[in-house]
Amino acid sequence: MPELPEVETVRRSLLPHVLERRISGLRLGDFPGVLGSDSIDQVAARITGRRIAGLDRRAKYLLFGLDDDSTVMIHLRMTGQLGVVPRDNPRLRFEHLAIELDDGNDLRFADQRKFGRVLHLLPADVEALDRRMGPEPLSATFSAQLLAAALARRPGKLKSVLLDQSLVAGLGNIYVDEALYRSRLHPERSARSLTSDEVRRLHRAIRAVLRDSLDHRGTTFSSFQDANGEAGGYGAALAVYGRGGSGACQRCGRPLAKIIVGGRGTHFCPRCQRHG
DNA sequence: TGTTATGTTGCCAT
DNA sequence: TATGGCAACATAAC
Repeated sequence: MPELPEVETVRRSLLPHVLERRISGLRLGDFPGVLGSDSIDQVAARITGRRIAGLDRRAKYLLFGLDDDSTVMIHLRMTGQLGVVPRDNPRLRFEHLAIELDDGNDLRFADQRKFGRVLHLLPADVEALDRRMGPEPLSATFSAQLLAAALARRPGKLKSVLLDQSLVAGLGNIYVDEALYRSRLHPERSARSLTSDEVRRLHRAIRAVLRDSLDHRGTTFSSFQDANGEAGGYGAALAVYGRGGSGACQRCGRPLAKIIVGGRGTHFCPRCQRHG
């Protein structure tokens, strides 16, 4: 579930618990692959004793900046969760890693589906990550002109293109569907076919839906929670996501549809979001 | 009870 | 080089 608003919500809820804390140790659960190809000993040797000097988000990545300019990168993928709990709290279900902090608490990473990763990166790795991501959609650099130029370059369907993180960073299945509904654009439109007016509508819709969701601390569809275990409040505000087949369009009252686009479940209003 | 779907990304084949 | 499909995995719902 975690897309930009959810990852940013985790970052904000985590920040007061980890900032200026020193890492005093690491404990691995029963899935060593959470560290990628590194061993627990390798990672522990590199980060034990380091101070957490900052916590940033880039796209859907959380970046813990350490005081030697290296970075602990965490990606939650579909079902990853983070929390800060006292050291002697019992292991969580699906807990794969505990990062021990110098105040007696642990930063715990749990992930039901084992897709999420916790990697220790050097500055060059972080720069490479940054370079392959598109602009942050809520930043000033993400303009309608930039979006228009990016869409014009791509031959695919609008929905698939918007899910590509190298074009715009941070959108996932939920917010692409919501943004397309708000801008009244059909998900299977060719990305190259949009008029400049349509691109402007889409640009505004992307920013509006992300900001609205952030205001509600993200969407909890099934498993998402912030670092304090609290669910996001945006689910009730979703106009189309998860409503195709049963729900009705808020604009025209007709039934919403669900189709598959690029292998992803896609929710939209066939009447308000037309191909033309 | 089996089948299908699930929010993401990277790899593989085309 | 770019793009579409699928695997990675566990669970819930039908």
